[in-house]
Amino acid sequence: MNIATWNVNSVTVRLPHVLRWLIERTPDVVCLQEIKCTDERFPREAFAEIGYHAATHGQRTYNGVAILSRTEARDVVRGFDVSGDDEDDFSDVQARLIAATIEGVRVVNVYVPNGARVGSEKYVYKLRWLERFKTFIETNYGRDENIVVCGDFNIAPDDRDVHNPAAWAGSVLVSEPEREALDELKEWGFTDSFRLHEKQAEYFSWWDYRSGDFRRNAGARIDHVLISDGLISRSVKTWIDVEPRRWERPSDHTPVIAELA
Amino acid sequence: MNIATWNVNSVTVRLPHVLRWLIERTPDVVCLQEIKCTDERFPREAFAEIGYHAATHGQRTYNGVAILSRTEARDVVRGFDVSGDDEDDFSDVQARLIAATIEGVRVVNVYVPNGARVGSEKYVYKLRWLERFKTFIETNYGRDENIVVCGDFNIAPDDRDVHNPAAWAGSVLVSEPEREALDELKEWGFTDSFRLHEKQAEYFSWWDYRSGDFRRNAGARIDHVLISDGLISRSVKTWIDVEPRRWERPSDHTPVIAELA
DNA sequence: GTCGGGAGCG
DNA sequence: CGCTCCCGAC
Repeated sequence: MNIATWNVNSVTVRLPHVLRWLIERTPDVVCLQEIKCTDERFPREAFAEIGYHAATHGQRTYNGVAILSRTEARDVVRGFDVSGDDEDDFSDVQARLIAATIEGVRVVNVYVPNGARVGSEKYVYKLRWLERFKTFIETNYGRDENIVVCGDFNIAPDDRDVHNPAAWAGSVLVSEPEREALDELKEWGFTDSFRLHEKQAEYFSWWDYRSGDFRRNAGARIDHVLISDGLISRSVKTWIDVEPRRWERPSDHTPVIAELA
Repeated sequence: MNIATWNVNSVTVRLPHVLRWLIERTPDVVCLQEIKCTDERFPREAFAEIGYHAATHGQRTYNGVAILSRTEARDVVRGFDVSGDDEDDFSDVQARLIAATIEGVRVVNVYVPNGARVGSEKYVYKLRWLERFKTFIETNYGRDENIVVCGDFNIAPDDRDVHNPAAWAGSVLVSEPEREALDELKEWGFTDSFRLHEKQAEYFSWWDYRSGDFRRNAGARIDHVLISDGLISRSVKTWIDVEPRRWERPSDHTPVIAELA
């Protein structure tokens, strides 16, 4: 079972890329982020034509997540359960989370807030969101379940995961509080499936559009597939498919694929 | 000598179309309207590579005219001579006129104001602009000169030149004051070179993007090549090349080509 | 319907 | 840099 994650930066604009890639790689599940469209405008027919179901949680202009799957997703959950929240506003104004069960695996697809600059209001929101997400996991799942949490985390786990750690030091994507939040999530019971198989530095899943960052390979590894303990033995490999980033008018992210036996 | 006119609705967006068309038709001169870019941003290198010089009079966002030519244009004039104007503001805030001499022919390229709705402020400006243009011709040229005035006039000369004259009656593009203004220009000493050779109705150079007007051939002939008396005997034919309007992401106008022996 | 531009986001 | 929306123009 192959599960992929891809921040497509508009599913409308990237539709030809996503279709082409699905046909070439035939993953079983693909988690999309930044679809940037409402559920009504999601191009589900195009995906249906090549054999993919779609469960979507979109909004206009910003964010939006979706799960594509060869077999239909069950028990789809969109966003946090707002009823339990008190002051904190994690309602569906920002569509950043969708979860569903596919072939016995609970797939949780997240688009973690970017955080803008360290110390900014958006940064604080990012940390609060990660905290709220940990609570979501704790309250909804058990450690014995087969869970895959994947998506755009906007966090580079350690210094191997950014092109120039010295230049990035302390800034958003690598700051200690963000990395700690990710670590806490892992401590609950998740493993970065990419790092199970690859210890080397300089593997990236995102390159800023600006100043030729892709050409210079000035990227970061911020898209992850985390797997629960029960899936570790099934993890064959997790790899980053750089190809789509080379295509015409690409997303700034490229897919990450986790292969589970 | 072939002289063409084409409202391209953004030379930036239409560049591939214009290049393709120049290579296919090899006109000697092309007058472009609505280039919608400043002179600095005009893609002159792309035209130079296929053997065309460019004289431009652009502005950002709106309007903008240019003359492409195989041999270099001489005595380029941009806009009306403002110094002579009193109250009337026909300064270069709206780039609608460029003139130059090519191979002994004075080529005057105009983008006449659209006029919005009859009676509107923009309609009044259109009529004033046409009046000012007649003065420009009178004061700058002699009837013995070889002059070609071409461009987007936003005027359909008579009822043969609109798809549904009854529906259009009295509205902008066909209203009597506009047609009269065009007639007065002709009376100074110009002939509609298209009508020298073709008397039939339903030849159009523009079709609104909306409501499938092109598919229904619901267009108008508002792009013209007017020639001075001395050129009448050299006029072989003037024809409308509908092809580019069929291409992907076309301009709403298509080129008109005047062939001069 | 198809543009360019500006704002907001990343 | 690129994507979305809103705006005005035509």
